[in-house]
Amino acid sequence: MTSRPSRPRDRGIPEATVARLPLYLRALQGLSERGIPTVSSGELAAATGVNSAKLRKDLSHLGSYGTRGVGYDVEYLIYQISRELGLTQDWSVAIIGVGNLGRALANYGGFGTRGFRIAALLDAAPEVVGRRVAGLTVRHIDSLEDVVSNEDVSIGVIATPAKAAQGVCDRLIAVGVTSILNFAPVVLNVPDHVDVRKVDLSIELQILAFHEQRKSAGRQGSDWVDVLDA
Amino acid sequence: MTSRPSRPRDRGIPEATVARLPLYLRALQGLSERGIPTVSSGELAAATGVNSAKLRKDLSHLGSYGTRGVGYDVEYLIYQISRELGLTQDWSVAIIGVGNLGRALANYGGFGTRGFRIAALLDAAPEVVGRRVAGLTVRHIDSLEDVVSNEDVSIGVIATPAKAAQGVCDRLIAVGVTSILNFAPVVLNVPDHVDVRKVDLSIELQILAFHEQRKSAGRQGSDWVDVLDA
DNA sequence: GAATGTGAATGTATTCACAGCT
DNA sequence: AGCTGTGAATACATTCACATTC
Repeated sequence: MTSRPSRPRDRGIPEATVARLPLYLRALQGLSERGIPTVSSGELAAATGVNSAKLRKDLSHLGSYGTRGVGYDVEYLIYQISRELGLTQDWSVAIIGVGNLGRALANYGGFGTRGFRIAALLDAAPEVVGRRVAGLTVRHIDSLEDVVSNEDVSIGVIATPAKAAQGVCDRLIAVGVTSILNFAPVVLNVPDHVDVRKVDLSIELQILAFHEQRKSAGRQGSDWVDVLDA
Repeated sequence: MTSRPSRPRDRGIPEATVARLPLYLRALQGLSERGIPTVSSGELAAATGVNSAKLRKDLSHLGSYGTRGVGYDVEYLIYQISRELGLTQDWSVAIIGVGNLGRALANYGGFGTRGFRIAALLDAAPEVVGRRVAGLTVRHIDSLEDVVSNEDVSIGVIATPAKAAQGVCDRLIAVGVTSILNFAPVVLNVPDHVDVRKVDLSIELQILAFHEQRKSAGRQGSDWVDVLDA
């Protein structure tokens, strides 16, 4: 359908592709720093650990930015991916919860590869509020609504204890935040128009444990379980 | 194939299922604490934000542990999922890199829901080595090989700067570690038998930015890009 | 009646393999 | 000759819908 001739790209990039674009971007930035002008799908695939056909298909969703027989222009591709990811503008981020993790996040210097700026740090604990962390003064959680409006925060990072997370999440959504990165080990309840991504240490460890167990259980590998069940 | 009558489960649980089991487990533990004895797929699905048919299919990969017309026994299911994930044994974890993030990880009290124990903290910086963090004395990275052997470490957590990550990774693998959780923003090169999972703040933010951009660009939504390209 | 477990249908992602451009 | 871009084939994952069991 829609056989319009110069239709450079399709809206609706597959989610799996979106998740890999930042990876390509980082690798390309490395190449750029080393002054390398062009790269083939094979090389970029090797640098990012993906299959080269997959990489080409991913890039083809953005448009036709390669040159057959040559490869991709590094700078041009950096620009195109950055634009697609929305990194040509700056996004303001608020970090809620300034415990160990919140501090670690705030101090994570190369905050993304630019494109993001920490607009505020918020916490509820009196002994933390007012402290300076990563060049910012920690503000009280009660000013969340003000901060989001005034600083035009579009991404909220939740680094609170599990119990506080849903409440913070609700408040963020109520003031119009629609993108949330959640480090608290809870499933957040949000309306459809809100995107939540979660980072969960214990889930990652458990997935690793699953595979580790498989590896160590290589011996007879099938029936000891039946015994337990019997 | 293999129509053996009482074959309780199939080895080879889909990866997508494995990634959700920890979620179910956490929700079940919550129910357990509240003294709730049984749960239906619908209830558990609601608590974890998944579709109930998906949940049932996931659980069916472990075996047939539900009761039609009733639901699942909470305690029994906790046990079965724990066992499947390998949480009935304890796994020793070494954290390499004791900067802000490493400290945050070390202090993350509920380290998983048990099943994991931090066996060692390692760092290269003289000003960190010897310090006590989260009840452990930080050891020098040179003792990595000793620590892994003596403490029987099976999971390595890399929380070093990007430059150091591949080197640390290689050393872990050389002493037999086959499960790695990587927080450094680099693609680690590892042999096939090693599992790596990565947690990458800037990738998560970029994925959110992509969707955020889509949401804010709702107006004409198709052709302004062509103008730029022309 | 209520809820599981699962074939069948659908949707999404990866990989192959090669036509087409430079 | 080399490498992209992409249909076709395959693999994986989700969802539907219902027969089966308690």
